[in-house]
Amino acid sequence: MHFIEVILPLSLAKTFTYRISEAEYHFIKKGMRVAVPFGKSKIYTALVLDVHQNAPTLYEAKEIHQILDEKPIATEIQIKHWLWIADYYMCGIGDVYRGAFPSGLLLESETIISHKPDVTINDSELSDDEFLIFEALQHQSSLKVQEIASILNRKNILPILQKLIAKDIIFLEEEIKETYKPKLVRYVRLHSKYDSDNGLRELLEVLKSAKQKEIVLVYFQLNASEKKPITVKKLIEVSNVTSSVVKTLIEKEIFEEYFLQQDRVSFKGEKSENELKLSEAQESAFKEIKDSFTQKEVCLLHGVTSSGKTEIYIKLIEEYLHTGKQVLYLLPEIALTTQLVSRLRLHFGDKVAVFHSKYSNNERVEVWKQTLENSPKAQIVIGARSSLFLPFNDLGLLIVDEEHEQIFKQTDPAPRFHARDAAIVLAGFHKAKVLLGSATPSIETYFNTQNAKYGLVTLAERYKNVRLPEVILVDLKDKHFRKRMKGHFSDLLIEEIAEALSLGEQVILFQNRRGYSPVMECLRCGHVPHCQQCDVSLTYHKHKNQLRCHYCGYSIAKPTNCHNCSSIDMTTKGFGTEQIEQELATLFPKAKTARMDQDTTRGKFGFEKIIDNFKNREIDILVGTQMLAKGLDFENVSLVGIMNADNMLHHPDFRAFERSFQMMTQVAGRAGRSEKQGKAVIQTYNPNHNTIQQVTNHNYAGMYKEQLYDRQIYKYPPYFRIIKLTLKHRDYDKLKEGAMWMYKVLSQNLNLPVLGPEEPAINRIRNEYIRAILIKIPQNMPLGSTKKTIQKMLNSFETVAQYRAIKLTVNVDFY
DNA sequence: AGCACGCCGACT
DNA sequence: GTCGGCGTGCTC
Repeated sequence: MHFIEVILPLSLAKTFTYRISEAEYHFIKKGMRVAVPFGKSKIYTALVLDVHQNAPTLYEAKEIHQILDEKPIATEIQIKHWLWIADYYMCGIGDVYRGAFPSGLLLESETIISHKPDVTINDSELSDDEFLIFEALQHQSSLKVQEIASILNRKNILPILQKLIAKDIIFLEEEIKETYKPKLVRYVRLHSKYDSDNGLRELLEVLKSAKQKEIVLVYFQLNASEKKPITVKKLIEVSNVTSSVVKTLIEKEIFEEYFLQQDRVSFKGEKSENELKLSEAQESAFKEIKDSFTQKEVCLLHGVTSSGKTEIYIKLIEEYLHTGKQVLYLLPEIALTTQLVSRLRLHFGDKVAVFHSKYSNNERVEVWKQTLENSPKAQIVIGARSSLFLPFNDLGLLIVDEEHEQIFKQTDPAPRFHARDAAIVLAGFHKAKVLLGSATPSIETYFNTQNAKYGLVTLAERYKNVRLPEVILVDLKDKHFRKRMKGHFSDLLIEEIAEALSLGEQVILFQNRRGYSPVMECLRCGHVPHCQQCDVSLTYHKHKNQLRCHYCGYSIAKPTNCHNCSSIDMTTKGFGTEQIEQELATLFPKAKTARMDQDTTRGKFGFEKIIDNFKNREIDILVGTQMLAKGLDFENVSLVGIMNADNMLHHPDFRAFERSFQMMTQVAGRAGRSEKQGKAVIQTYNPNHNTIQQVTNHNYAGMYKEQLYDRQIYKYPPYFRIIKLTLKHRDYDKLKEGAMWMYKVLSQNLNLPVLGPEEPAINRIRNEYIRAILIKIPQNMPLGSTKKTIQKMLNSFETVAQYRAIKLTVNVDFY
């Protein structure tokens, strides 16, 4: 008896055993995909973890449906890495598998409904719904479950199908669809019977039609000049005839058509031969990094904004390419890839592959296969965090750019992994090196350089000796008191903007909130419109004249009078990007302004469009949210305005100060790229706040020291690891009880600080109430056994019938 | 995650 | 009485 151990792309922690034949036993390898039946009817794509001969004792193993690969499609290191992720981040291996594989490689079966041939029925035997299905099948030989559901306009159609099966009218089949389709390009060649020296002459005698003669002549010309296969497309283009002529010739057996597979993602363009020249500072940083790599696996490059970190990355990649190893370049966000990809392709040509979730399924499958085959086309992979799951087989270097970005941590769905940390583990498996880069490193990473775990290389000066921006603080309290405000702009900010505009320079304004205003309020009764499903006030979007919930997307038209007291005296409180943009229109009517936030960057190229327009100086003032803080390079920006620094500082989160520092420093860093020193105006009610002072003085070390002290006192990372449990349920009291039960069990069994169960600031989203429990684990305590205990407690929570319905998620290293 | 089974409320 | 809701358990 022969068996395989597989994982399924479902949120299940277990592996499953299937039976295979002896021949299959010799063929199947770890890392291949097999289609297996699971449950009553479904067929899933499983991944083979092991091939063995140990029959399960408690159940009869099912047979597999079919083998999907000729050779492994996932590597052993990759699977090892997945197992580490599942273990460390406390999720099922199925979650990792599902998150890692491009859906184009995960086939799933679909139920197909067909009618039995030659069935005669009389209508009275059928219910209305049954008859509708029967009738639909008269027109179409087969239907999908989805289609029937929409014909009947109801969800639960299976009982009806069952009745029809019982009446012997229909039958069901499971169809597995291969979703990946290679892109085929149509080529033509001369039919073999004319494949001689006299071919052309013979042909021209046979052919009567002028168009046909023409196309044959073009074919011979192309064949002679290009010496490579000729595509139908090219032939049509050059000969200027329609495809029907080609078709006729193929039918006449003069041409033969054939297809070749082509890569969808291919780079066409010139590679620049210019050798990269590093500045002196860059050159020495580069040497220091290489030096550090001889001692340590991980190195942090701490380079101030626009110190030219990318050039150093490129130089480093160059070195690794010579060794033939693969390089992975992780970026926090896809929006950033376009700029970088074109820069890298200038140096490395078609050796650069890109991978992220906005790529189509087929494109992702192709990059997957290229990486697996160690193809030169994927020697350098640039991608967002999901590219960490690609089947690398010989990684030499991993670069994590903008290492401090919180988006590297996936929050939903599982696996809730941190790409930077998972990258370091992956590098360990490959014996590869990791370079982390940031102008504002995360406290944890910097801590690791201070305790000598990671190397540290500092680039303190900006590229081409541009000076860091001058930060000017504006005390909003004082400005309001002295009536120096116009809307949300202080007189000083207005002056600075005016000056920049008059010099033809560009301005960036930062307000970390979208919409017009986050709160609407009735002046008579104080009523504030709230979301029906969430515990938040609705944000007013003036442009669409509606109130919208930023958590669930619920929206209503802007009310003309208060829903509570019918008063028409409604006002807004607080402000967002939309309001800033509107105020700009009155303050600077001649300036061209644009807004960059989630609302304006929807659509595939929304982001790029705005960035391009700004780069081309078609926009004078760009208003935006935190999107602006991501390492974007603008040549002509001399002024950055931070409209209100305070709402960031007052976030109820242990990272609020660290993040505020990072965000303000990064946004300010967009200013002053040319010879001139840029300016950053920060408007705040707390100009003396330590964090604001640290931003003003470009004092990263001060921020680090202060935050580190706080982290130690209040038991936070890097001194303590945090595991956050989130519990959700529609019933407030049930949730409260369940959370309390969980809290008690945990604190009794763990002998660790357990916090909670607290109600988060927003305690209801999409009609579900939320509670959170934090577990703090000292850095020096063994993590494995603690997690095991926690897992046990989670399991016992599941066995309590009254709490089982409460949804519980675990977030390890919660950010 | 699906999907079936089983128990309970709402309408013909 | 039946239909359909959702809570519960299981999948190799």
